[in-house]
Parts: sequence; C-alpha cells; structure tokens
Amino acid sequence: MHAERWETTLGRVLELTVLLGRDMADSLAREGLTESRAHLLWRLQQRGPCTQRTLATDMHITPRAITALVDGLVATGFVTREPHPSDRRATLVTFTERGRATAHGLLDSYHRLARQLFADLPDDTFDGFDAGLLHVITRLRDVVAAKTTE
Amino acid sequence: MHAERWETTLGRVLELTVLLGRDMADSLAREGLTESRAHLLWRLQQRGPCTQRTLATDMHITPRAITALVDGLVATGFVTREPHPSDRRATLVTFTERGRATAHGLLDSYHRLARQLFADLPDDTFDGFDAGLLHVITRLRDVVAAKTTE
DNA sequence: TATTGTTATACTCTATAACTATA
DNA sequence: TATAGTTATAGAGTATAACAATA
Repeated sequence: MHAERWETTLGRVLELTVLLGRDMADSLAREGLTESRAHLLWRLQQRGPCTQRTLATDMHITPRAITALVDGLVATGFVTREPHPSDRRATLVTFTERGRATAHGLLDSYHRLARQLFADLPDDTFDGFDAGLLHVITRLRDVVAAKTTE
Repeated sequence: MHAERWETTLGRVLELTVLLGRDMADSLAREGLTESRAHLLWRLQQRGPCTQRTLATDMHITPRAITALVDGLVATGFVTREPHPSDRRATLVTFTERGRATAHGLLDSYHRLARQLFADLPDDTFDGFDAGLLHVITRLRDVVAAKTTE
C-alpha cells in the first residue's frame, strides 16, 4: 500500500463531505431552513419537546446560540416556545404543525438519499465501504482524543 | 440488502463529516486560521499568486467574500496584495513567508492524517472503501445534477 | 460597455459576559 | 447559591447591490 493511494482516498472523503454539505444545504434552503436550524429540528424530533438547555448540551453549542436558532425557527413558524410545566425559568421548544411536517420530510429525504447512494452498489462493495467507514471513524476518534489529551 | 443498512451507513458518513470537520477546525484554530481562510491558502498553494476574481470563481464564493477573507489573511500576516503587472484593476494575492510555511504545514497535516486513517487498514478493506467512495461520489453528483436541471 | 475590487448593508452562526427571574 | 434563558457585544462568513477605477 502506497501513501499516494491514502492521500487520493482522503481527497475523495473530503470531496464527499463537500458534495454532501452542498446538497443538504440546497435541499434545506428550499424548505426555508439552514443546516443549523435543521439540526435543531432533527434533535427535537428525536427527543420530543425539550428545554433550550437540553438542546444546547445535545448540539454542543452555547445557550446563546440556541436562543438565536429558536428565535429564527419561531419567526419562520417551525416551533413555538411553551411554558415548562414545573419550572417557570425554562421553556419547552415544541413543533408547530408545519415544523412536525417538515421534520418528517427531512426524514424522508434522508431515506431517499440513502437509497440513491447505495441501492445499486454490489453487496461486497457496500460491505467493504461500510467496514472501511467504521475503521476510519474509529481512527478519527483516536486522533481527536489524542489531541484533547495533549 | 435492506434499507436499514443503507441508513445506518449514511449515518456513519454523516458522523465522519462531523468528526472530520471538528478535527480540521481545531487544528486550523491552533494555526490562527479558520476553515474558509485555510481553503483560500490551499487554493493559493495550488495556483500560485492569482487575482481575487480567480479565487472567487475557484472557491465558488462571491468577490465580496474574497475581499473579506483576504482582508483577514492580510491582517494576520499570511498573504499580501501585490499589484497585477498588466491590469491595474486587479491585485495578486501572494503568500508571505509565514503564509507559505503554514500552507506547507497544512499539506503535512494532510499527509499525516491520511496515514493515521488508512495505514493499518487491511488492503482489501481499503480497496472496498475506496471503490464504495467512488461510487457514492458519482451517485451524489448525479443527484445534484438532477436537482439543478429541475 | 465590461470587469475588478471596493463600500454599504444585511443575515446567519457562534462565543463570552453580564443580567433577570426562578429554583 | 445555582440554573434557564435573555440582552449586550463581538467576530466570522456569506449575499446582493451600488460604485470607482480601469480595460
């Protein structure tokens, strides 16, 4: 195995991230969403109504950033701020009908994309791809962990 | 092949992009760079000194955004604006010594990362991963092209 | 008239710090 | 005293539009 092949392949990984990022940003823009706001809707769908603090911890961004994202999503009609039943400091971020429908649409798009990318891939190639992905993700976690320790 | 596997694997692809993005942003911050500014340095290294217009076309962002990025890179000492020898409207964005050294450093980091991710991957797994990547990138280009045509 | 890069203006994402209301 | 969310302030990236200098 030669280093040139590794570098070519890493180049492909980077190209994939760029293409995927552009495609997702484009699709989201058609729904009136940005990547950050869609991320919030995604988390909200998985957790159900929750406090902004929960979302901040979940999404690894500050409470201030959540306030800004929720402001935008409220203004565009995807979510509402509801009072927390037992803690009057907190708010429960909650889907509007439109928000719920949009989140379902995002899930559909995700399924459709998975099919488009993988449906016509031979089984053994798919397996190799998946195995390689797992390996690379593990390595990457090690790299990140090593840096954090430094 | 079941749809669930496609979705799990797409999830891994997304996780990879997130991890890679975080790792790169962290490394760049240590050099006093952002991803956008590093992208500009990367293109500059591949093309040599060039006009802002060229960079704008190259990086798929507006001339205004290039002005902002170059302003930042000039202020932090990575590049200078030099007069264009034959067109007095244009400027040639050019590396400083520090800029050139940093760009070389980025290239080194790239090589090192490729080695860290792939060096201990069995040859056949690597081949499967690479083949899958190629396929997925091709599919993704089709998807993007289909949307643009719409 | 077309092009290069700028200024003017605006929106989004994010961060830190100070503050209010509540626990 | 600690926590939830806000306001204040700041910096980065990007976009469109109007403009100056030059081609």
